Amino acid sequence: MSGTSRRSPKETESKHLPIYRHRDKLVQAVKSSTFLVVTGETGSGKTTQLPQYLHEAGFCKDGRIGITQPRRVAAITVAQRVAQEMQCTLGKEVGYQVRFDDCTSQDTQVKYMTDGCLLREILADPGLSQYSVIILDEVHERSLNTDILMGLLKKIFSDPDKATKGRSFPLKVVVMSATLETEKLSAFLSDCPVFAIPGRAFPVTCTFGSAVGPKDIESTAYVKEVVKVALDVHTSEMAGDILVFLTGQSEIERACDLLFEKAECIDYRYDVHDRTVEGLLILPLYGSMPTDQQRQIFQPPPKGIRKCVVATNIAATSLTINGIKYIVDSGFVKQLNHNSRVGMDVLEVVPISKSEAQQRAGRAGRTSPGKCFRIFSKDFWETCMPEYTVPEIQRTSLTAVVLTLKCLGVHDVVRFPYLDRPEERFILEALKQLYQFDAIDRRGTVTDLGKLMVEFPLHPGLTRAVLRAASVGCEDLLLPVAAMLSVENIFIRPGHPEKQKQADQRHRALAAKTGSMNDFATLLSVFQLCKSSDRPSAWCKDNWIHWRALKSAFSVETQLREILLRLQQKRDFPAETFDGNKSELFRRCLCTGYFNNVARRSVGKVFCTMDGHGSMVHIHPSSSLFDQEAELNWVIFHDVLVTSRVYIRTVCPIRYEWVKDLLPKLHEVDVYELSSVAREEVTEEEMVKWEMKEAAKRPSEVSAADAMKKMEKRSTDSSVSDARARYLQRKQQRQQSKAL
DNA sequence: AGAAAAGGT
Repeated sequence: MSGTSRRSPKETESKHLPIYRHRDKLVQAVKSSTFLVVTGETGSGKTTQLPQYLHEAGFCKDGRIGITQPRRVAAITVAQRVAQEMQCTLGKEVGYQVRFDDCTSQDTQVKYMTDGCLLREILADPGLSQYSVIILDEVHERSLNTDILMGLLKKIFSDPDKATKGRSFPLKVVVMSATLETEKLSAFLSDCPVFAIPGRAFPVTCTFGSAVGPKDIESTAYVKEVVKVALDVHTSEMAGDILVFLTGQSEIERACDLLFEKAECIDYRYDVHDRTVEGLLILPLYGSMPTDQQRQIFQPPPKGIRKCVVATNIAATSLTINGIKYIVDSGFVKQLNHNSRVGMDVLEVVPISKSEAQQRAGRAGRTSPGKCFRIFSKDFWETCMPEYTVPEIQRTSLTAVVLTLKCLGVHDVVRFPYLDRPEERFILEALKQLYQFDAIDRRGTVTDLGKLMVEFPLHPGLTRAVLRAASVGCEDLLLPVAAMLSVENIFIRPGHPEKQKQADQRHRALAAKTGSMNDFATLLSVFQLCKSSDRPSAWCKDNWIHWRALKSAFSVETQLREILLRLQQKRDFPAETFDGNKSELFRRCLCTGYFNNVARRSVGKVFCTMDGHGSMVHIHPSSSLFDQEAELNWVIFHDVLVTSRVYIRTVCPIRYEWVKDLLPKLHEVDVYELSSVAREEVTEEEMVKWEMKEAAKRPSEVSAADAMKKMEKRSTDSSVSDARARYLQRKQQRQQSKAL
C-alpha cells in the first residue's frame, strides 16, 4: 500500500487549482467527521484532487476510495486524468467501473464509477465493506441513483453494525455539489460541516427579453425568437462562439434552417450539417446524432468564422464546448414526467428552473467573461420558473427503485430517508405494480421471484416477461426483445420527406417479413437478421436502422443472458411446461409483463386501456398494426406517446383468455393494505363493463364512458387531452410561422 | 394518417 506522494509534471499544474490551498483543512475535515459536504463550482478541481489528497493522507490503508458520477463518460475521463496525475497505469491504483467496462484490479485504491454501479454493489454488499471513503459527486444534479444512494448511506449509520462491521475504522461519506441548497444537504446528513471551495468561473452578464412572457408557456414563439437573438449577437457582438438552448431534434433543425435562411447566405457546402453563412458556422447538436457529427462540434471554427451551436440540454451538463462566449436561452426543456393520474409517462416541454437557467448561463464563462441572452421576460422568470428543478425521484415511475429498496431490507419504503420525498401515491403505485408481478407478497415482503427480478438491469415488467420465458424455455425469444426495448429507438426516421418515405418503406418491409403483425416480433427479427448478417453495419444502413443503438442492444442481450445463466445455476428456478405454437408462447410471455398495458378495441380505430384508467388511445402509425381493422380486439403495448393523439407504440395482438386472470388482479388490489385478492372467473363483457364504470367515476379524465358518449363531438376534456390540445395549438402556430 | 431528452444498472 503506497501512501507516499509522487512528483509529476501534472502535479505542478494541479497546485494552481483553487482547491490546493485547502488541502490540509479538507483532509482534516474528512478525518474529523462522518459526513462532509464539499461545495464548489466547476473548475475548482474537487473531482480530481480530493480523492488524491485522501489517498496520500492514508485513507486507503483500510479500503478503497469510491467516487460516483452520474455519467459514464465522466467516470472514465476523470479516472484517466487522475491516473495520469498519479503516474500510474489506469486500472491499477486508479481505476473506473461502468456498465460493460470494468477497469479495476486488486490494487485499485481510487475507483471512479457511475452511481448505478455503486447501487449494484450495495445490493451485493450492503455495508460497502471494501470502501473506506465514499464520495458522491455532482449531487446537485439529483439523479435518481444518487438520491437513492444518499438515503442508503444515511441509513447505514442508523444501523451501527453495518457501518463498523469488518472495518478497523468507520466509513466516511463525502457529498460534493455545486453551491446550491448546501444547508439542505448538511441538514440531511446530521447537520454535518460544509466545506466551500471557490470556483474559477468568469462572470456572465444575463439579460432578459420580452418575447416570451407568463402567457406564452404553451407557445412555440421561442424558436423564432432564439434565431433572431442569435443573429443579433452575430452582427453586433465581439468575437466568440454562440450556444443556443432548445428542446428537441425537430426544433433544432427548424432553428438551423431559419438561421440559415435569415442570414441570406449561400449554401456552398452540400452537407446540411456543415453550413457556413456570413461568417457563421451553424451546427445542430442532440443526443441521437451520429458520434462523428457530434465530434465536429468541438473543433474550433476556421479563422474569422463564428461558431453557433444549436443544442438540446445535452450541452448543459454532458458536453462542454470550449470557446463559448454567448448563450441564447429559450428557457424551455423537454422532460419525461410520470403522470400517476393516467398511469403513464408523458414527454412534455416545460419551462426550466431558475437554477437550470443559471447553469446554462455558466456555460458562457468557462474561459473568459461571457454574456447570456434570455429570450423570456423577467416576469416569466418570476412567475413561471421554479427555484429548482423537481428531482427525478419525484417525477418518475418508482417500480424498479422500490424493488431495489425492498431487496436491501428497506421494508418501509414510504418512510425511507429521501432527500426529497416522492408523493405517496407514486410509491403506492409502485408497490401495487410489484405486487401484481408477484415480486412482493401481500404484506409487502419480497418474494423469491422479486429477488430474481432485482438482478436484471431492466424495467420490472420486461424482467417479468423474461423470467416467464426462461421458465418455459423460450428465453431466446424474449432476451433480444428486452434488450431492444431498453436501448434508444433503433428505427431511424430522417427529416427529409423523400428519405422519410424510403425509411418507412424499409421498416414496413421488415415488419412484413415476420408475417405476424406484432411489433415485438419485428424487434426480435431485426435483432436476429442483423446479428446473422455478414456486414451488420451496412445492413443497418440499408434498412434505416440505428447501428449504434443496435450494437448496444447486442451487449445488453449478452449481459442479460449471463445474468440469467448465473441465476439458473445458483438457484432453484421456476419451471413450467407449455404446449402451443411459438407465436402464442412468445405473446403469452409478454402478457406476463405487460398486463398493465392492455387495451381493447372500443369503436373503429379507438382503443380503451384496461388498466383501471379507461383512457382512449390510438395505435401509432409506426406500428405494423396501424391500419389493421378487424379481428383485432385485444392488444398489449410497450409505451405511450402523446402528440396529436394519445398513441400506443410497439403493439402486439393478444387474446382475452391470456390476460383474464391477470386483469381482475389489477383492479382489486387495495394499495393501502395490499390485502388478499380474489381470483374469480370474469367474462370479457363483465370486464369491459367494470372498466366503463370505473372510467365514469373520473369525469375529468379521458374515459371510455366519456368517449362513447361524446364520440361525435370529439371530446377533449382530460389531462391526456390537455396535452393533445397543447400540441395542436403548437402545430397551428408552427404552420402559421412557416406561412409567414 | 404520422413521430422520439438526457442519463444509467
